[in-house]
Amino acid sequence: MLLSKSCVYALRASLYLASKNENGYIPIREMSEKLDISFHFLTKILQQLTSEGMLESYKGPNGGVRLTRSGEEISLMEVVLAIDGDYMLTECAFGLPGCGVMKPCPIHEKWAETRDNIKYMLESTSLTELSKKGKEFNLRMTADGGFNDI
Amino acid sequence: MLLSKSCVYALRASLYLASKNENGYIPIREMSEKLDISFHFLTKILQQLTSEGMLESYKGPNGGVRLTRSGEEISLMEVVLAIDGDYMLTECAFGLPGCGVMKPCPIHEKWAETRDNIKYMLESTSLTELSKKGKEFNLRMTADGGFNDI
DNA sequence: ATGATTTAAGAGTATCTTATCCTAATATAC
DNA sequence: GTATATTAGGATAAGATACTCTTAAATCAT
Ligand code: FES
Ligand code: FES
Repeated sequence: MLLSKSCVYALRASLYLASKNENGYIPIREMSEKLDISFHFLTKILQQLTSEGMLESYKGPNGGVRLTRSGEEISLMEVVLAIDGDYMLTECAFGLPGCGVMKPCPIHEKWAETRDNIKYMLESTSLTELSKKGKEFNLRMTADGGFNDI
Repeated sequence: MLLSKSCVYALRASLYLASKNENGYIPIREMSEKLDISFHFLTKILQQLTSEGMLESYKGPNGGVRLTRSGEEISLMEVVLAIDGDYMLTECAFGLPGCGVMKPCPIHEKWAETRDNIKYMLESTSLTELSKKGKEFNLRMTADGGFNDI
């Protein structure tokens, strides 16, 4: 799989936050229920995003998490880097050490091109862009629910 | 990671076989040593390729495995499908069920494009193409060894 | 102050992937 | 036939990823 499951959960949750253009904090419990993701697991993942500075959190009643910047400024890449790291973008497709530094492997040229393509897609897509599209076409965020159910 | 480790081992081994344009069987032990892959693990992986019909095997002295068709006709995609299945090419990037069948998720459009790109790269690259390039430029197949060491 | 709500943090469990080991089964060479 | 080389296949272990549970800390409402 391209992205880890944790990373996908992080993306869906970030998208959820970006779609709420309120300024308040959103409880993780609410997100976990709407997005159908285990509450405790999601909590851990969002803690990572918080410690990376992408989210800020607040405890107690009316607490929760929110984006530190506008969803317009946050790319999917930022979320992926925070959770999965840059592994996908720097490692050799053959698993050999030092891609781009040492002598390339036979698949390097082709892989570098494909990788750039993936990279560009993640970098050029913002949370707001997906959120807008989701709202407009009522795209689904869960196994069966549409965007406007959340 | 895009491809599983098993799949990467399978690709490297297939490439090794394609680079030997002899008609005889190549022992797995030889491959495992040259490519620096655990013998027993590699054996299991190649058994899968054999049962998929991509390789044929022969037991006993002078036994081993060989490609059933010319390396020219075998694409990287074929190896990937045999080991990792079509998961990467059919599943939703958000992990939701029924990508392409049910209502799309917000990232579907972008992901489908990226996925097509990956697919095209794997389909349009043959074992022989990489093998030729590997020989010509002495590209590396192991952590430190060049193609012409194998 | 007390109790309710919510995130933080860490330990514990399950499941999947990767790797190792051992025993068969098959083929060759002598 | 006996010894040797080699793949086939199952059982098990180690490691990583995914998930669960419990307790602590912060904040608010009364
Ligand atoms: S060295 Fe293998 S992909 Fe770059
Ligand atoms: S439905 Fe999510 S990528 Fe196709």
